[in-house]
Amino acid sequence: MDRLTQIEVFVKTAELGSLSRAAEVLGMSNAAASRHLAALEERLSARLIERNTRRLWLTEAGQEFLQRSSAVLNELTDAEEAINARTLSPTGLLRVTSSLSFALIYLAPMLPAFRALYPKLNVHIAAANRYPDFIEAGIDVAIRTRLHEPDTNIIVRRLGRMRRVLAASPAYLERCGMPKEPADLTRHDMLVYNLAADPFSLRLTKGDIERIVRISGALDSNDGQIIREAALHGLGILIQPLYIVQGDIEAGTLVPVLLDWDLPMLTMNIAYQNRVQLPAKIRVFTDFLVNYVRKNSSSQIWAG
Amino acid sequence: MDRLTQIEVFVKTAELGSLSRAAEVLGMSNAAASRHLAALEERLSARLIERNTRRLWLTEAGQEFLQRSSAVLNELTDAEEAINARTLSPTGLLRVTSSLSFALIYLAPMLPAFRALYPKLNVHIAAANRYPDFIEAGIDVAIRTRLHEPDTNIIVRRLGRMRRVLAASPAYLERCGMPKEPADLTRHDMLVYNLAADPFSLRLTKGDIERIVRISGALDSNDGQIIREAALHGLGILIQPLYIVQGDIEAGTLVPVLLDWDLPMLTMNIAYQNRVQLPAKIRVFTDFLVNYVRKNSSSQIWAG
DNA sequence: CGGTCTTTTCCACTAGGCGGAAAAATTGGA
DNA sequence: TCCAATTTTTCCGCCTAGTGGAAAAGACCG
Repeated sequence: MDRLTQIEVFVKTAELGSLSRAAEVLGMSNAAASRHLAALEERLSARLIERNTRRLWLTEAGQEFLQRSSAVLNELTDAEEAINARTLSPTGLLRVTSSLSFALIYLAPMLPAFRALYPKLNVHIAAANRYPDFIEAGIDVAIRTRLHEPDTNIIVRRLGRMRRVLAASPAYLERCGMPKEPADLTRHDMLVYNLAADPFSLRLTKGDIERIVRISGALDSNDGQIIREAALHGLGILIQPLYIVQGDIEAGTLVPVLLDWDLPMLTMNIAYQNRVQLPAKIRVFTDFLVNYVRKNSSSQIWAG
Repeated sequence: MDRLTQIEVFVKTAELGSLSRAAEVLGMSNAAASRHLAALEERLSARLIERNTRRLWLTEAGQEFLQRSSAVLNELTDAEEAINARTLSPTGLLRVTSSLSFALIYLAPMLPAFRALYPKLNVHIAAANRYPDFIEAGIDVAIRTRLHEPDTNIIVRRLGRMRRVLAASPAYLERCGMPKEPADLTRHDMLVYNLAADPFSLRLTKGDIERIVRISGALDSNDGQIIREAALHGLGILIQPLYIVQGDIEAGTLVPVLLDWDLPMLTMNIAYQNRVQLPAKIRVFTDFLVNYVRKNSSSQIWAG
């Protein structure tokens, strides 16, 4: 027997002045209602409602318990509804990690619209370059180009594939010449993102032709913005996702090279912990991000 | 499944950091505890505790619900314990009705000691001469000389049998003479308590001799104190329970007559409503009164 | 890599709760 | 005063929900 049901029967009977009507409202038989009330009175060792077949009235103990237990029922209902509402309209804090570049170019511009939809949900973005220990770092969502190592507890969801580009400053190209073939890259200062898979081996294709070039890094870093800054200062030729440098290219401060050759795509993924009930905040954020990227993607930057 | 048990499992698990330990403390199997927690999470559509086989931690929803539901559990426990305590240490108001005489001579002197034992219980005494409608008048206990008419809802408990006495003022006796035989009473002014059974027919006995005398009432009333005041003013001979006039007799302001003749005893009863669980206040009051009368009874006034 | 420990799930069993109906009781109207 | 109507309580047979034990699954440490 559910103790809360016992109290509900008592409260409803006191309100309606009839066990039968309470039973009806609560969707149970008269017999069940009678038993629930009797069980409550036995548990409290007190008669809460004096009653005969014609009328009923609260005892003094019943009046006191009605006041206190009504309050308790209301508070519990509020608490349960509040928790339930969180599932439907998420609140609290969502901790996201991505590269600085992705944060600057995609997350930051996206957040105003996201926050307008979910004003009670705060988003904290940690710029980082490696997958975190989700639990230890308290991270809810990670956005990375690499795949997370196979893990039953982490779900990886593909965001999209991004094109990459080779580019250098005009000053560098004037000083060091424009590379005409992939093989020319071996004689150039290359700016390398060292967290990429096999970062010092470049594979370029043109139609059916494939060239694999081993490069040496005049500079390598785990941060795309550092790579970009180095390129802007004429330190060499960078290879990076187009989305990071498109603004520079449009501004003329970086010049793309070997444009007729294709570089391997970069797959961008969202990763989050596998949970029995995915918190609403993770669900709404990942759905929003996927939609945002889909809507704001040009075929220049994103492919399939 | 008891919903309160579900919450108790959740709260205890959060406190102890282990489902197994919560199960142990709450006296249930690990399987049962696991099911209770899962049922609560399903009911709220929210994960309250993230957990694996090594550790567990509260979600944000879980932290909020822990705070609120702990408070609710505490309040409910307080409420239930308060009601339970009432049964053991009664509080509130007890409504008693008795004759004015009985109230003045027995109840009022008794109350200080009773209240010392039960300081939280207030006693309200209504002087009245007839049995009330218990429910309508909100009366808990009635003390009366007459038997309540047979009623499954009213319990009648005997308090004791009281002696009665005939008495008049010295002035009246000097003026009208001292009655020597029961038959003499027909020529005297009698002061009659008209709520007695067959008040105008007196039955007196001396050993094996019985005399039945029909009297006429110079005055009759439903209040013993009025009868007593009339006697003190020389209006006639009264017949009343000895306890009412013993003080006057000892003071010499009333003189007993026909003392060698016995009058029928008066049975004093306590009546209260029959309830499935007798409220503690009725139980403690009636027990106290019975004991008080037993301890303060002289064989002059009370008999077996 | 295996052992230890915890959580979850499965399974067989049974205790408890159900609704319907009968019993008991109360009140009002004829 | 009696009977009908209505409510509360109790009984009974049925059924399912909840149980504990054990196995399965998983996590972490030595």
